[in-house]
Amino acid sequence: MLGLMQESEKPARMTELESCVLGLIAQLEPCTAYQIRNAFEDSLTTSWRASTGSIYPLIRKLDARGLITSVAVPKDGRGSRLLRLTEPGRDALLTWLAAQPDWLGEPSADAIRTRSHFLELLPARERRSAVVAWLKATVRNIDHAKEKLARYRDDGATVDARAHSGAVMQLEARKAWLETLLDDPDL
Amino acid sequence: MLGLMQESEKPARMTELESCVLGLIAQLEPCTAYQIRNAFEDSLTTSWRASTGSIYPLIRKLDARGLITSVAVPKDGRGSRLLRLTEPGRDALLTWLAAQPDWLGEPSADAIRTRSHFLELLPARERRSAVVAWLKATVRNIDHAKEKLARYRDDGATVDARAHSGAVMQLEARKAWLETLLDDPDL
DNA sequence: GGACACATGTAATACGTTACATGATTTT
DNA sequence: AAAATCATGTAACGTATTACATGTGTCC
Repeated sequence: MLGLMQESEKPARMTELESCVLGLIAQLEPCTAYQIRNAFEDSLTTSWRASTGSIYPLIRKLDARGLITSVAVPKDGRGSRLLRLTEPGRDALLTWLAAQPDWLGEPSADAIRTRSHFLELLPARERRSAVVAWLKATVRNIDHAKEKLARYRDDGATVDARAHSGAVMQLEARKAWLETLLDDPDL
Repeated sequence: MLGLMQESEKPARMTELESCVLGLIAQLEPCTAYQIRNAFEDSLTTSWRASTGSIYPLIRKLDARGLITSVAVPKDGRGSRLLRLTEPGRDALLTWLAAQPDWLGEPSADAIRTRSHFLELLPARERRSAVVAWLKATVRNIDHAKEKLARYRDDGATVDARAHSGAVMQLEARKAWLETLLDDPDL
């Protein structure tokens, strides 16, 4: 513990979104903020995205912290800037990837599971139809996710295919769970 | 469309947290804000909670909107207030429960799945150990969730048991998914 | 009387969303 | 020449987090 650590190595705490953006820059560099923004649109989870009002300030902050570089494209009148990771940026990214915060393995919040806590508050005859609606919405998303997954596999996009298969499995687990709810005659 | 709708029926948009608090009040009424706050501690998902800085202002807002009543307990020097749902509050809750927003069936964001997008950025020999660590964290949470589930079943807490079994199934899907990643010799 | 649970609240800070705003470049 | 896409940005607003602050009631 005898001070090899210098002032400048202070590890700024990173949010999930910041780290994720850093990761996308690592994969796409050199790239624009606009490309990063679009990369989020591919996500199956619309709540997990980067709106203009968050992405541009966030990228300026990463730049100010020295985690990325941002270089204006010479003859582009739109003010396009090419982003690249710096070494400290790469370090921060690897640190985040390897870290094991306490909460990492927790179940993730699920809007349908949240609602299931309150099923009893619905009139008895509406409960089953609510669960059926949740089931339908889940199946719709399974179909959609599987289509995307097949496309990724055709394109040889192994990494995206890996993550998407995780999403499909999560959805299939929700489907199976909702089916067990319907099996209960007390519902 | 010929105006049965009056000004006063304007349905204020409800956030997930507000609706969830309304649901908890419906189940626990009459209860204090403190009890609502504690009810969140039972959640397996620590990111889904209500801190003091959010719960008290939020409850005042529900009161101001007429969705709940809040009555001071006569001889309590702590300023305890008993909360109850009003009729408009119950309506808002049922509307929320029955609604089917577009995003409802989507996969939920998962911190481990997010990280999996960036596995390739780790040095080759560290990738498997990262996945193994994620697997261990997930198994730990499965054990924890199953214990809680068993306790709920013993207590006859059917509703909580239902939701918790959903969380267990989600975690088991993640475990199975991570195992398929390890099966891939290219990783 | 001490420890612990009960009970509510505020302030500083940061973060994210939506809507608005602007203009350049590329494609049809 | 129009339309679509590329590209960046700001302002108002709302919401959540953390840390701090305060005091009561109950049980041993």
